[in-house]
Amino acid sequence: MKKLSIVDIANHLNVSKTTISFILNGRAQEKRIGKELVERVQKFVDEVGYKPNSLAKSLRTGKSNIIGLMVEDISNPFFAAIARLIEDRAYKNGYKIIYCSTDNDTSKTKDLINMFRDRHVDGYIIAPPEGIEEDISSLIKDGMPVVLFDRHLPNVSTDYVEIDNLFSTYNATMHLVQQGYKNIAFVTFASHQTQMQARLQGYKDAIKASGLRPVVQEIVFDQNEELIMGPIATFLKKNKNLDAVFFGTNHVGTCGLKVINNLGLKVPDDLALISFDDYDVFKLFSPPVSAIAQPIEAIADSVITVLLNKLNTSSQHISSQSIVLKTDFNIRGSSKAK
Amino acid sequence: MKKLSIVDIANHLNVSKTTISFILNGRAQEKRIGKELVERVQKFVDEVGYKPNSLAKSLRTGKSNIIGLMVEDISNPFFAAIARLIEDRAYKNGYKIIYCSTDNDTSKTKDLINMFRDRHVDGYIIAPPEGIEEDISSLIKDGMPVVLFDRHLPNVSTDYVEIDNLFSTYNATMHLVQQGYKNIAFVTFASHQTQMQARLQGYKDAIKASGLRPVVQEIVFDQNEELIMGPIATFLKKNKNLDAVFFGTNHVGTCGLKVINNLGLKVPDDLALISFDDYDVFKLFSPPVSAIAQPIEAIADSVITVLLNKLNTSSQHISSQSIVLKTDFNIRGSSKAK
DNA sequence: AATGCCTGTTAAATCGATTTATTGTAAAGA
DNA sequence: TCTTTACAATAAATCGATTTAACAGGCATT
Repeated sequence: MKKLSIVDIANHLNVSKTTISFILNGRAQEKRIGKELVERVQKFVDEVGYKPNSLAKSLRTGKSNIIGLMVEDISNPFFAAIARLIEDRAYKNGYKIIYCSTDNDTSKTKDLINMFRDRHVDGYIIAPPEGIEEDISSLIKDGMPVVLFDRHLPNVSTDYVEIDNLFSTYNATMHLVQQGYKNIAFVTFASHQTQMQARLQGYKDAIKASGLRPVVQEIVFDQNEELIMGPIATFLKKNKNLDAVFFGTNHVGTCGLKVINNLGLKVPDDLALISFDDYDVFKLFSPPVSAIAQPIEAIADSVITVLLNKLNTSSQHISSQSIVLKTDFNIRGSSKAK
Repeated sequence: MKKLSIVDIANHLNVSKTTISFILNGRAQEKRIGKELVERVQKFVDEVGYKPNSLAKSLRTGKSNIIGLMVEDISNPFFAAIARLIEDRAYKNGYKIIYCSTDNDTSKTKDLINMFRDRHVDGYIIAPPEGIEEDISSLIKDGMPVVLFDRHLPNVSTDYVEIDNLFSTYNATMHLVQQGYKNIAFVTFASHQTQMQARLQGYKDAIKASGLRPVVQEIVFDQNEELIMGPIATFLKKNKNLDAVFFGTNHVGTCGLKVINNLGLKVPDDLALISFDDYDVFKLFSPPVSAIAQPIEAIADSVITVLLNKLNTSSQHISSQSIVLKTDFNIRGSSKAK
């Protein structure tokens, strides 16, 4: 029993496929097709469970009902959670998701964009790596709906959804200062991406405002955790005078905790801690680690809302929309007063 | 500048589109098309960067170069990691991935299978929920390559990749017994899935072989963590005589740790712990939690290898293949001798 | 009676590729 | 000279839908 096509239906009912198509697409009234015929077709279609071939449909209409989602790394819990929520929201609105991980690799990302384009995805949700400005611009120029998230591209005017990175780190750093910490380091991945720069700036601003000395350590990202932990360990060993460390991402934070465990440092007596992104590991560490929690649901909701908006309006008028969301600062034992 | 189609190319070069198609699909020699013409076409195609519309291609050929991947929940670190690796391997072999989360929801899964089918995916990788036997069988009957993983369906003969669940829990339980623990509980999600049943059985076998009394607590899964932690807390409070707990999945394990933290229990003095699945949270807990680590890379590799095999051979002969992989038992402080 | 206007339906074009069947030539063989 | 054969390339059918343009019949208008 192979799949039926619209022609099979048409033949079986002795009606033209045009009529079937009109009825199935809810244009029966508009096309004034007889009630009795509509019912007859409807009934038969239900009976045999006919579903139009969406490839053919996409080919003809140019729409695919698919959204392309590009995250940095789907195995990172932050992106996994976001992807999950976006997937849900998308399904509820009749869209499917094709996703992939960019690894922050520009050329891989270019390939992926081409693939999405080739597959006629209706819209793009992207956490963009550096150096991808041109490709994004060209997407937009060709009228494709694009929403960036987690970060944006300063020279490209697109819709994007972000959190208030600068204020988040500023605020959390100030908390450390108020608790009496004086030698506060910021450990993060080396990156020019907007969210990382903003986080760093928030830290620097707070340190400056407090008349302290900034200590920044940038780590080169690597798949291999050892190569992240190594530099962190070296850094901590060299700077014995530190009394607090602020980790700029959940990944650095997790690796940092492992290092601290290995070195046998006491938290917060030897070293106070704060990490960006909240996450089971931080809650369950002893003492639990203070962390900046991103409003994951709100991010996913905003992203989808903005994208659906663009998909549903011809959107010639709206130029671009940026949404900046607040974070929650969860204060825990790791940053208790000195 | 809209996209070029094969007709545009053909017109521009004054050649028929058939010829273009033959050349682009590497059938120039077979079709004895003149060298000089082949070069001319090749050059022009490269120049304008023409890429065939893959929708049209799929419509005609029935192939899509897309693999459908259905995990239980992409935000679960185990599935996220697997998905990530599968994605990588698939890309390297020219396949893209469409993924989605089943939530172990049978009717959602049915919908998703239909959607994949409708999109003409070339192959399926599925962590199947219960009750989906018929749909999987019908996929297979229609000649679709299907590989299950993490669990299998007893009454359906498919290829699948699993770990040795029974031995893993048996072995780890025995470890607890050898360390002198006498009242060992097994806390897990209520489920009839093969992997969960096998894990439970491994525990029971070990307990029986040691002449101890099994204590099993099944938790009903819920998205809301509170509703998982609640029953665990109740259970632990009721069974004060327990000296060790074995958590059947990473999710139960994480929730269990939170409960233990909340109750202020000392590990391993009040309670020894082991969890299925290894994971940062377990490594960083104090004391670090002993855990059964699944060989994630090997699983992903096996899944992809089996699937590619099925995709590349007409595979009339091979009936089905099942791969069972070994786990690693990482012993840590949480299960030190009594 | 010719014209226009509904009404209900459909034939045919289209989307952009692949694949089958066919054509036209030139050289080789009978 | 006439038929084969090999070679090069193409016209047309096909995949399964949507959409445009057309058509036939009935009624009202002028």
